[in-house]
Amino acid sequence: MAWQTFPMANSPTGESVISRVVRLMAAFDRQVPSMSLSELSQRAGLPMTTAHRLVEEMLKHGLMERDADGQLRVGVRLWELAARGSQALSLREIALPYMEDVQAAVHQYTTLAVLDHGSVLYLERLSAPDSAAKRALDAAHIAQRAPLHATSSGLVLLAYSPTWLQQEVLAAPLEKVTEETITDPPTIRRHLAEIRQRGYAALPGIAVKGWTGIAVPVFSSGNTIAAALNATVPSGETNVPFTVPALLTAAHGISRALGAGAPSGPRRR
Amino acid sequence: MAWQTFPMANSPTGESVISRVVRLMAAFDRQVPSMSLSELSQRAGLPMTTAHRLVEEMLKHGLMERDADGQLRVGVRLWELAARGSQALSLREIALPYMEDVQAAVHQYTTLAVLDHGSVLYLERLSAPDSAAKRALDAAHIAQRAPLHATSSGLVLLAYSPTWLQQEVLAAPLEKVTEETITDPPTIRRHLAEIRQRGYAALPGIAVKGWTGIAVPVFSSGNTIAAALNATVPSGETNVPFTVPALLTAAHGISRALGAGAPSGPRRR
DNA sequence: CCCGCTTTTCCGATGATCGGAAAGCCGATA
DNA sequence: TATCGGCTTTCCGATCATCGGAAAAGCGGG
Repeated sequence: MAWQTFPMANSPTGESVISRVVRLMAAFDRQVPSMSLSELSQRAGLPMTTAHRLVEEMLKHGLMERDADGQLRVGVRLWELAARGSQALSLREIALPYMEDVQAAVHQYTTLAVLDHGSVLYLERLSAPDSAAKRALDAAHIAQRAPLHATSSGLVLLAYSPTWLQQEVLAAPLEKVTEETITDPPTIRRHLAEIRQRGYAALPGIAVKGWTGIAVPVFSSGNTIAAALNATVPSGETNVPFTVPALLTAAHGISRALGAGAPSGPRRR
Repeated sequence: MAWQTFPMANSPTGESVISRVVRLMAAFDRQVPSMSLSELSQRAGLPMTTAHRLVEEMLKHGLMERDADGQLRVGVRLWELAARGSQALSLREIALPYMEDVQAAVHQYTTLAVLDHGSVLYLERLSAPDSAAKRALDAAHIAQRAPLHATSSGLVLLAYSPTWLQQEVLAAPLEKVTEETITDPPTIRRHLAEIRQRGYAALPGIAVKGWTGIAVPVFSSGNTIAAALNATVPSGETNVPFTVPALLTAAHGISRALGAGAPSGPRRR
């Protein structure tokens, strides 16, 4: 999780090129997808000259691009490289049709997320047709992260993770995202047990006030947890019992497609 | 397009770290998503020691990962960085609901592609329920590239591109992907004109024998071409006239969502 | 025309990078 | 158990890419 933040400024020397490049790329996000060189150098904490040289090189390889205004953006080539190799993305590709099935049955936000480096990482999201939800649930964007303890997906992922990981997560300070966010480790443990027993999580308001996250586990070969499939519905309505079977069905389909069920998955490659 | 191939082997010195890193990442693809260090060093054309050092550093930043067997893969963190910033990906996100609409109407492979560095790059693909197509059309995978002249999407992208780009593409040698692939520049020019006039492309067998690609343009603000929306149907059937309006409707919706229509798009950011 | 801003070029010093050599490690084979 | 072969990791001296300050070159806007 070390690279999650921009900890130190530029060390005058003693830092690898790779970490500088990562800092440059991490300077971009959904809010600020393009910027000038000087802004980039500031946000990345690199001297102008260094930023200039590295950016120039990255442009040459398509890792960055200039848009019409000459502003810098992350290049498609980078996405191409990342998407071609990543297993998470092939998971997404397999899951997508099943997600559409869910979407067709329950007309709500549907997301697919994995556990990576101690947080929830959203791989895919299908949006509800109605736009009220659109505003409220803007948190769960694709390629966005969220804390494990404050999302239904996170709790499901945690519930089926090895004990050492659970302990590690619960030992760290837990942020209160909303009023309802559960931050008490023993209570969370109880919830995790309940999730494992029931096979799904349904928790009102822990991530977004007024909305209930419902999530179920997706397993891969070896029956290890691979992802969480989630739908988010307005709290208070009685659609939780309606949504859960839809998610379970889809999740089961995805798990089967991933080769779950076999006692220990076949070695890939 | 220089980075498209692995041209030269390792130059004993005089090559930037960035280009080495790109070579390492480019060594992975859909067929070989994970490999050992020694295999990686070979495929990337780097000395073992150098590969070892760089990989170690990349692992630290999450750009690569080790799977259960200790094999190396591309890390999700890389995808996260790429997806957060890339404009192409936000285009994908906007287009997805419309693609689902198309998918619901015509039950065929539906893809979204952009023109990048002289080739077609597929951003998204929704697969047809039937699995016959699945095998035949495995070419148009997500994050995969295809030549501009040998796909319906490519020809649409080319038709609405500036003339200098068309000339550049047509000047290069054009590969014959199938029997039907058109490789004669004047003929292609005629097709491009026809595409512009009709507003869509429908060409049988140029990419995959027995299948007809149908593609329409998607415009962004400033009415410049942003992407191509495509559906692929079995040749010979009479479903082309059925598919075209569905694609046009969806493409129009996406274009509107992207801010097309205004004479010159508002400056972003 | 001038001013403030961003971008680009220049260049000397320096330490990260390079990669050969060799040691470790591990599983397979005898 | 001993030997072998392949893969991985450590070590280390030479060197060259990298670093970043300084200054020049663009680029609007007033």
